[in-house]
Amino acid sequence: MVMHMTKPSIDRRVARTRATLHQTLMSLILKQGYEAITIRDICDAANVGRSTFYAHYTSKEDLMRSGIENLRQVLLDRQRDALATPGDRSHRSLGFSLTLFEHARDHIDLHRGLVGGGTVALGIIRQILSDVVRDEIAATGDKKSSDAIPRELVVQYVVGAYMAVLTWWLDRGAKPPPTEVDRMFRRLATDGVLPHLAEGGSP
Amino acid sequence: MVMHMTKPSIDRRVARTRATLHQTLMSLILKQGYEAITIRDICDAANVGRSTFYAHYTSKEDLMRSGIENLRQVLLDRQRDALATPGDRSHRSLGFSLTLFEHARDHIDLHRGLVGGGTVALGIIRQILSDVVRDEIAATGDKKSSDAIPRELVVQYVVGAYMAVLTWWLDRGAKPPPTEVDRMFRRLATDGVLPHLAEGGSP
DNA sequence: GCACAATTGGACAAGGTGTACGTTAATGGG
DNA sequence: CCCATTAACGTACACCTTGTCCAATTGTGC
Repeated sequence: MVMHMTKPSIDRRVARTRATLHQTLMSLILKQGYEAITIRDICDAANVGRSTFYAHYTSKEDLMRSGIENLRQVLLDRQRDALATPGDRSHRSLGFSLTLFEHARDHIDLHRGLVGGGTVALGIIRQILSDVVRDEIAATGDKKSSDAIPRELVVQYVVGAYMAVLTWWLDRGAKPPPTEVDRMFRRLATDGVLPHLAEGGSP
Repeated sequence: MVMHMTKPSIDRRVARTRATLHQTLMSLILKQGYEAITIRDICDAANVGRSTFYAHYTSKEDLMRSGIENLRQVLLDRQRDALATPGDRSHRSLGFSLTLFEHARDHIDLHRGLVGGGTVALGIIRQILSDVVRDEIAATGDKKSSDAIPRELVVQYVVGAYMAVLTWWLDRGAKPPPTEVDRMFRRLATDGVLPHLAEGGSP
């Protein structure tokens, strides 16, 4: 109801400060790694008073968290749009995959910073992805786990595998186009890994 | 059985100190989480002088690293034994899975500490697991990736998925027996996740 | 233009880090 | 059993980061 809460004409200074801090954090992560960064480093590199930092965030983790929360909205919106569109992508299982790869391609530096963003970032991203996948599973089919595999285990399995593929892709400069790496991930997830391990097929 | 190579009469004091530090680190991880631990905390809890700590390790990460390297040997030995035995486990794809689940069951606190051991521990474990899986893939079959999926991507996919399942299992107290969670992981990996998403099978 | 909010820079205490060194105590070879 | 060796101790030190406070300055929005 009260839409005026988040944006009742935000002071340009705070917007500028926060944006600068986010950008600086990401670039510093790429330069020296997340753990090695101090709040001093961020403020120095961003030309922002240290007092100002504490006026906006309580810690390095808080800054990182805030940056990721922005991302969450973007992803949820994109997924909502994709689900609303009766196109080919909506009713495809693992539909989140291509959407995410495309978003990563459009913001490579951001995503590279995120996957290198230490325990905090990876934990939050895992959380966000888990929510997305859980929703998608619930929407795609209401069949309960056929045998005895808990649904949450399937979610964690998919998320873990996906984040590994995403990291692999980003670490190699995101060379293959999103459509291709998406196809590879989907194949591994749906057909299983056996065809890519041994010729034998099913023993 | 007494490997005289690596231990040409190690002073009992250093053995005791190092073991105590490792144990203390693990217990502290379970209590307050890896990131929140200071070297002071470790020394106080272990009743070890802070100077002594620096006589053995250079940092918290160094201590963690050293503990994991011990684990690497244990795992490699176990895998070597498993491969040498012509039993049912050796020529099964993803054969590392059950071995690891069993080892985790036998050292639950250790493994819980490791998966909660921050970026350092997770990175090293991922490295170790990648090596194991890579070797296993190379040994299981020498078929090159059928279509266009790089072998290293398959490795990362499997490792990411496995670590997610292992974490899920440990976080729930490792209730299901290793054989069962191993069966679930193998099913997801070989049959794919589709049977557990929707009834439709292949669209 | 003016009131107000944001930013700044400095100062401060508290606490962690690494290193150095003299002292104490345990170890293991002779 | 004794003693040289070596580890462990603890204290002290300089350095850095953190988080908080405040007065002064600068930029915004109305």
